[in-house]
Amino acid sequence: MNNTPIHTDSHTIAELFRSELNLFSPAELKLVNYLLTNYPMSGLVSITELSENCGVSTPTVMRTLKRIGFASFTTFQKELKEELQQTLSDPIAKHDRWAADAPKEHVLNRVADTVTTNLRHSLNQINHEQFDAIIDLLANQEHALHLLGGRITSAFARYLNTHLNVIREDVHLFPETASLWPHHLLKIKENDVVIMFDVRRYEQDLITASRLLKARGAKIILFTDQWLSPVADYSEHTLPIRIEGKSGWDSGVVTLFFAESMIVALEERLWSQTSKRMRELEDMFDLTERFKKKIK
Amino acid sequence: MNNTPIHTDSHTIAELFRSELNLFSPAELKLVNYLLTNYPMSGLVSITELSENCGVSTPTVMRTLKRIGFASFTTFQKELKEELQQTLSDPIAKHDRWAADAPKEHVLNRVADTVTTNLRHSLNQINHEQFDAIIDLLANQEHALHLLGGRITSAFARYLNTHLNVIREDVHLFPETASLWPHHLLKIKENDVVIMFDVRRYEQDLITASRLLKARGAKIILFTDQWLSPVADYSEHTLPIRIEGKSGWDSGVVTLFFAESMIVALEERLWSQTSKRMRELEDMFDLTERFKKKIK
DNA sequence: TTTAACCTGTCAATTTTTTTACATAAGATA
DNA sequence: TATCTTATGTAAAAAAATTGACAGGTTAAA
Repeated sequence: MNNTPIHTDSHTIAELFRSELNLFSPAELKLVNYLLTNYPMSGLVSITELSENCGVSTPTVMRTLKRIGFASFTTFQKELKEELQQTLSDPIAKHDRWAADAPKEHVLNRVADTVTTNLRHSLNQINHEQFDAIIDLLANQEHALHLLGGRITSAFARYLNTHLNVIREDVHLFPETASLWPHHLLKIKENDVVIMFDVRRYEQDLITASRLLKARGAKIILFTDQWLSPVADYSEHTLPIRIEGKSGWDSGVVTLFFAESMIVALEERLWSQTSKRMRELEDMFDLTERFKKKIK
Repeated sequence: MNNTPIHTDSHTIAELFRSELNLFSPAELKLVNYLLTNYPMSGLVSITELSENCGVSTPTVMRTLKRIGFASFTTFQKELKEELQQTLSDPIAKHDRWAADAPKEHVLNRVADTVTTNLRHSLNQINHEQFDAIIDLLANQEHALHLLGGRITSAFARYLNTHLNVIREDVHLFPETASLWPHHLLKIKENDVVIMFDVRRYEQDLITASRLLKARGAKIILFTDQWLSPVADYSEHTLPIRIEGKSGWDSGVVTLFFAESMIVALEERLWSQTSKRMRELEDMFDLTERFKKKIK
């Protein structure tokens, strides 16, 4: 069926074995056959177990692997794992390119790749029940809601603030400058909820604030990265979001994704109330003529 | 064909960890978090390597696994391998949903769907050569760069401002309130570049500002939605971004995606200069001790 | 402040795995 | 047949991994 190999070298370890089948002696063939039929899991056990599984001695396994180019059993297994890693993180469903007219290496394609990978990882890491519990907290309007972010993440706090203010009452954004935070802290009562953003590098002011918040009995919902901000020690709920870009930069897109998911979830939960607030807001805007009139 | 679930309790090991997150102490959380982030490959190395990878001791790994019900590290690894075996023999089911442990209708899965659809559409609509031309404009530091957004999108202007200020000089954010914009307009010279955000509902203030900007000879780069803001009439480059959420809400995630792609592209273009600025910034932060020291 | 409980790491004992050295057997060649 | 080569296993040494005992440190409670 497949008559032309695309690459002569550098393919899977399985192919390497298959292409050199005539190299092996009978006992070695027994091993290779076993490896190939239960590929790749068969190679992930100890050399002892592997040799038992296919009825040869451990030195035979060693010799076979050396013959085909691996320095030791250990290096063989390591390469096998890397290959498996590849397979797992590069599922077939993945789109070849996102921006079809741009080359694969174009920045738009690279960033799209990174972002979707981050999204996938983050969603695998975050428990949806925990997410729902957060929405429960936010939906309870007996307690005020406050938003706080760091140097980079304060933009997200703002974004969330704008939307949450439409959805429910009693939503407050911390002031821009940290020196004003103490004043704001005074307003916070026990069981108030604070949504906080802190990604690396973790900021001293935020850590201090979180300690004070905890002391006042506020509940912190923390957006952080996979390495967990120290604020996590004081938070009620922690969302560890994968923010890593390949070449050093950190991406905020997935963070915004979760913020937005919260907005959607909360809006659905409080819809009857929200729709009323939205209508009022529309009326307000009409009066101030801040927005362009609809064309139709 | 197969209508009965094979195991009713067939939780993956990942789910087991996620469901018992409150059980763990800080060091144990570090481990669990690492395991989940690089799941499942992270668990396929020796206990020694695993402990080194996430910065805890081997006994901590043991205790964590025992606490959650595994008799030993060895049994944990064996079960993990069996699970992986399963996954490998059933590869398609994997990316049906984004958050694998949540039902398809869960808000996280719906928003993830919407966002990726929007991303795909937007990337098909936007010419990558135009994107590159925008980067050319931004890379030219003879002219100042200004940022301006609306009620909701000002958060993006802010985010972009924070990052662009690290990358190049002469980057300025418009003030918060529209009444102060005239003052800021005075500072803008011919051929200065203005990045502007305007999505529906289009704001009167922004339209006015864009007319004035054009009159002063400034070049506008416009982030807008698929229905195009009236500002597009005055802009040099327009990025029509698909922002539509299924049930009425508008998503900002893809907008941020393009903003971030700009940051990455520009950073790469100006890297020698940027890296210098970043180092200086780091030194500055060290002096002010604003950030938590690296734990090392 | 003291005490107790708990967290977490170091270190060492024990077990397992990996690797090497060597021996035996089978078959080929002279 | 004698000898050499190749194939393969046994067993022991070396390396590494797993596990348990213990102790310093930290936090919470009295």
